[in-house]
Amino acid sequence: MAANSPEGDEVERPYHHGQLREALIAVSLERAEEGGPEAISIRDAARRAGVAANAAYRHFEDLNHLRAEVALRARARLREAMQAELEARPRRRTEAARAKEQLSAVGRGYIRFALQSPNLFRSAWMDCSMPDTEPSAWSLLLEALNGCAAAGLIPSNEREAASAAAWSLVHGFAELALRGLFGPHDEASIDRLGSKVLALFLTNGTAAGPSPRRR
Amino acid sequence: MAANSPEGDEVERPYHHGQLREALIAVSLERAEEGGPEAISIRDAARRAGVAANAAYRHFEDLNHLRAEVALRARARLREAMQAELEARPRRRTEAARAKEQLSAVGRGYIRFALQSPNLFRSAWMDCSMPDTEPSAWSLLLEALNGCAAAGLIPSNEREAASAAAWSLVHGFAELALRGLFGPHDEASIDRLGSKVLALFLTNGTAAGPSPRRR
DNA sequence: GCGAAATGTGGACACCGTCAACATGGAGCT
DNA sequence: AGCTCCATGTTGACGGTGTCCACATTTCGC
Repeated sequence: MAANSPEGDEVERPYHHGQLREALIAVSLERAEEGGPEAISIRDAARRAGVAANAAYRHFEDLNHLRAEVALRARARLREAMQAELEARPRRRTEAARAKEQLSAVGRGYIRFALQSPNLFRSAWMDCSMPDTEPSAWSLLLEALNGCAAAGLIPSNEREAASAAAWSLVHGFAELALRGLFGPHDEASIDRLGSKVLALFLTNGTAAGPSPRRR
Repeated sequence: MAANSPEGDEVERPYHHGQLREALIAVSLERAEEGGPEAISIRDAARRAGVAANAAYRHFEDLNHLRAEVALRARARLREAMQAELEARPRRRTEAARAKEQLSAVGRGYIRFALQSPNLFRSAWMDCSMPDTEPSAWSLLLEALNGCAAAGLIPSNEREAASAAAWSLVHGFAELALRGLFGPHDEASIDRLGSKVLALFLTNGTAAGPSPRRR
């Protein structure tokens, strides 16, 4: 079997396979991207990796462990999308405005990713109960919230609730929009609605409400 | 086959079955309640209904149609839970306070149902793209929002955004809490966090923020 | 160099969704 | 009545899946 090198140079197909685990994950991620989380399959992944189905079991205890790993990668992609939005955000002068802009950018990134890569987004949150090891998508949100807190936009006694709220708002909006529950909107108008929702949260939700005792 | 009744009294198993469709749905709903949406299976449902697997295909085009129907029932249960919370809510004096209390009760009901019946909740929102026929869970939320709008708690030009926000907040919170993403809380403290989040939305989010500035 | 541990293979089993062909009984027409 | 038609239920089969087992091969530690 050594001789056959289909593409240009031989790709170092070593002894056993060498990178099977990563290959299986990568291939499954692609599959999830095309067909959603339920398209992930051990047999299919092994097939595409050019290996017998059961070889996968040397690297994953079972299908759920593969799925969990795929979910991890999907969440990493989510994070990248948010990061990108973060870097493209307009710069503000005051600390408060900057903090708001940061939070808003993070939320935008989250929502846009969900709408533009629905399959990946759904894959990112499939059942899997595997905690992220690297900094996750949420850490960007938490950073932004820290910024808001530092700028005095969030009363310290409501930190936890505010953070849960921001988190919930963004995630819930993404899920519901994805399912088309906000009615038949085109992409642009959903994006606008998302921005409005974020703005509403930012101007009223965290900013100076009637008057929390804080300065 | 008519004569032979193996178990005690004959259970009126008529000619064909008579209620197969409903039986399949009911049985699948139970299954979903125990094992989540992915536990639903045509063969299993048919088996439990005491009928050959393919009989189901006379009533459902395919598995997804069964699932959609189950999702419908799950959402009906959700609605019942919300309704119950609504009826148990404390009565307030002013219209504004009443409206807030109504919205809050609806949100509480939603979140509590998700936490107490996670499998049913997940089943309620599985992929299925089947619109509700009867008044859905959301209609309770919309009613509550109408109440808030009537009480002047929501500026009319932000109606749509406010409603999307309420919706998103509640749904997102339920999903994330279910996944344990708010950290290792016991049930009671999650419930408390949920109430805080709702309160935060109600006091700052919809209530008199400073007049929104158009740019 | 040799044995052990890691890795990949082949076959088998029990499920699953779904299709096609056949059986059965009730509803409705004459 | 008798008859047909159609909705419903049954049997059997096919290809797909996850997963277990026993076996083959390769690499690594000594």
